[in-house]
Amino acid sequence: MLDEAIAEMFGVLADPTRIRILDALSGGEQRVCDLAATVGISESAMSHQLRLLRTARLVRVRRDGRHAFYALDDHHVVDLLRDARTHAAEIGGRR
Amino acid sequence: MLDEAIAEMFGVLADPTRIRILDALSGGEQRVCDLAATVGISESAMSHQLRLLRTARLVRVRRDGRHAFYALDDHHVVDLLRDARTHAAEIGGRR
DNA sequence: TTGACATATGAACATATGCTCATATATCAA
DNA sequence: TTGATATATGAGCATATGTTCATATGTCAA
Repeated sequence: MLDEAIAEMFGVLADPTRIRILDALSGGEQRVCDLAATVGISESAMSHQLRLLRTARLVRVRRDGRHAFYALDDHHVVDLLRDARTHAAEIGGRR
Repeated sequence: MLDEAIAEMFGVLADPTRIRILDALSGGEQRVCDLAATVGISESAMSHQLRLLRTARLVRVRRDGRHAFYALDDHHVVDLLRDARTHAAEIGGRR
């Protein structure tokens, strides 16, 4: 049962666009339109992606007027990304 | 560029069957047929899954006669799974 | 050598995923 | 209120994914 939840969370992380979004947010919170520009996708696509990340509790929102500021949800996200990067780098090095 | 590799690795982890396989292997190496029985999928499906895990360097093989013993590749895999489990458990708890 | 067993792989099919486009909702400025 | 801006969401489409079935390869025992 928990395996299903874990796989689902990895599924949310299994997209280069979303990894770029999380990378961008590792520097601090950002608005949707700025994120879209940084990552290089449409604001619509960004909104869809952020919903997935929000549902998975990988990011959280803070609303202010007509803006929505997104940030990484907690330290686990940072840890996961760091470990993944380390592993990916080692694989790359070994190949 | 590395984002692509990271997303790809997460993609390999983004399946409950493969999470169960890795769980099973956390207790030590196992043969393909035993893994198939433990996880509850056909040996053919298991072979396909193991190839993905092998390509992603999440598991490694040791061949002995007509058997193939699979094991977790290194400690990063263990770390990733532990962090993911922790996060998933917290999400579950918060919901 | 034959037959059985263990594993690997290709093809095909059903479902899931990520994008675009259109549209909805909400806030602010004039 | 009106128009502009910021964000969210539903539908539809093209591609990716995980399984099964059939078959191939390789090892061992008789």
